[in-house]
Amino acid sequence: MRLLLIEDERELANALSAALSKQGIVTDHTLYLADAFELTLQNKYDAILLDRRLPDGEGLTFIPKLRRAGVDTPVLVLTARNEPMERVEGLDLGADDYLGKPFLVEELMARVRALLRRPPTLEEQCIRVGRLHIDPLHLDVLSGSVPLDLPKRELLVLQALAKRKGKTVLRSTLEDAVYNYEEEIQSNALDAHISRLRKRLAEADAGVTIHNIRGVGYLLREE
Amino acid sequence: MRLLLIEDERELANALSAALSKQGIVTDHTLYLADAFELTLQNKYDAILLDRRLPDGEGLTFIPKLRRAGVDTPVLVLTARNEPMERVEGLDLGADDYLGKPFLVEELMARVRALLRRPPTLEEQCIRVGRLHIDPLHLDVLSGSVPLDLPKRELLVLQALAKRKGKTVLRSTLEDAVYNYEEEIQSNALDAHISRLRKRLAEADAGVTIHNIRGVGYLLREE
DNA sequence: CTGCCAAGATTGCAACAGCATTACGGGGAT
DNA sequence: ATCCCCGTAATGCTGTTGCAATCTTGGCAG
Repeated sequence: MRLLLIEDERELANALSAALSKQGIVTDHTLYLADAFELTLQNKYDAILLDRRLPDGEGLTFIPKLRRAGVDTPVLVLTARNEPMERVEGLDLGADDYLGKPFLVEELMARVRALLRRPPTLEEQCIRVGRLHIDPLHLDVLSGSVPLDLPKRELLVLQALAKRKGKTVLRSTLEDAVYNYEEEIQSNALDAHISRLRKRLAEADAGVTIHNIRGVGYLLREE
Repeated sequence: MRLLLIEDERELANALSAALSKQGIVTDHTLYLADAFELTLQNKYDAILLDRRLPDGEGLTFIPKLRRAGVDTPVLVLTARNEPMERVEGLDLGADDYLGKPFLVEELMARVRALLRRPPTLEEQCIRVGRLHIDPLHLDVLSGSVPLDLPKRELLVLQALAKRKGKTVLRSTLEDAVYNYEEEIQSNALDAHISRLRKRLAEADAGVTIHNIRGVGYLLREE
């Protein structure tokens, strides 16, 4: 569980981080909206705790910006500006909850828990070829319902082929998919991977075949 | 938009219904939890507004009953019982929000709108793998019916793995789950945690194994 | 039809990066 | 004062992977 805390009172921030840490929650802390934005793009937070008065602006402006960037992490506004109409303002700008300072850590925790019970739904897309189910985001491959534990390189090859199933993938494209710029290969390493992958797919009865097109590349086909 | 209002003060209920009606919101109203339960089964509400002190009991008891019946409708508790710890109690019983009386109708509306923006589905609060029961929100881990108390970091690792049981979790994802960006690690601390966690899981006969995928990450499997 | 050659397939092997385990000690909590 | 957590580092281990040697296949020309 990981939160982003955007708060300019250092003492409060430290106290909160400590309290949350005891509850098994990892907290990143920043004072600046600009930093916060970068952090949300780099990490995946379960929720965001947001102060309003910040050195580089009104915290509430952060929420629409976040939403426009396609981030739908729950946001809990945490502020001394706690008049009813200020709360309305915050909520209508997209906040999911609004808690006035001072507050009990227990209440904060309970409200965070309430938010976490309704996590943003992300549908994980899954490529299907033959009996294979491939989750490219998470590097998982099932054959039927049996998990295949593929080594990294073979996995990358299979992924690259599956992403364009039925269509030819250039040899050079495959190489790019498996090796980054620093790792150059001076041999038939790719062929070796293809071969080993073929064997594994056959053993696992995956219902797919890797075809070769001379001088061009490879393609993945259902049997 | 259709709400269920469970409230015993008639004047308040009428005033609210009228106000909501002006916003184009249809409101069903009842005083009794028993009636409310029937109504939720017969109709599909967008949200439920719930008082605590009701003629036939404590309103909060209604929420677990609802959830057990498989109803995920957001619940907003609306009550004069507005001490912080009372709010915690309500939220932890499954309420999605908690608003003390007296309140502005505008704020109620804003909070309802906020609820409606969230996903209508609730997440399982308990993850089960092998003989393990993990409640990530309350830091409980049971192996069978024996409580395991794991050190914080090991718990975080286990949580991260269990949340995606059977699927690969990238090493970097695990690191993110355990350390914030200030706590950088310069060693194999994560490996050490994995190793200790494995030992503990084996001793506790947890019925799960932590697998490694070289160069990629780890995953949790039932035995 | 046949022969030749280049591209691909396969596989053993050795090297090494990545992992597992464990002991140690500092530091925080009880 | 004691206990335990946890980061560190040393040690040993192992699976993956790049390489190369060898065999197979396919395409093309004569």
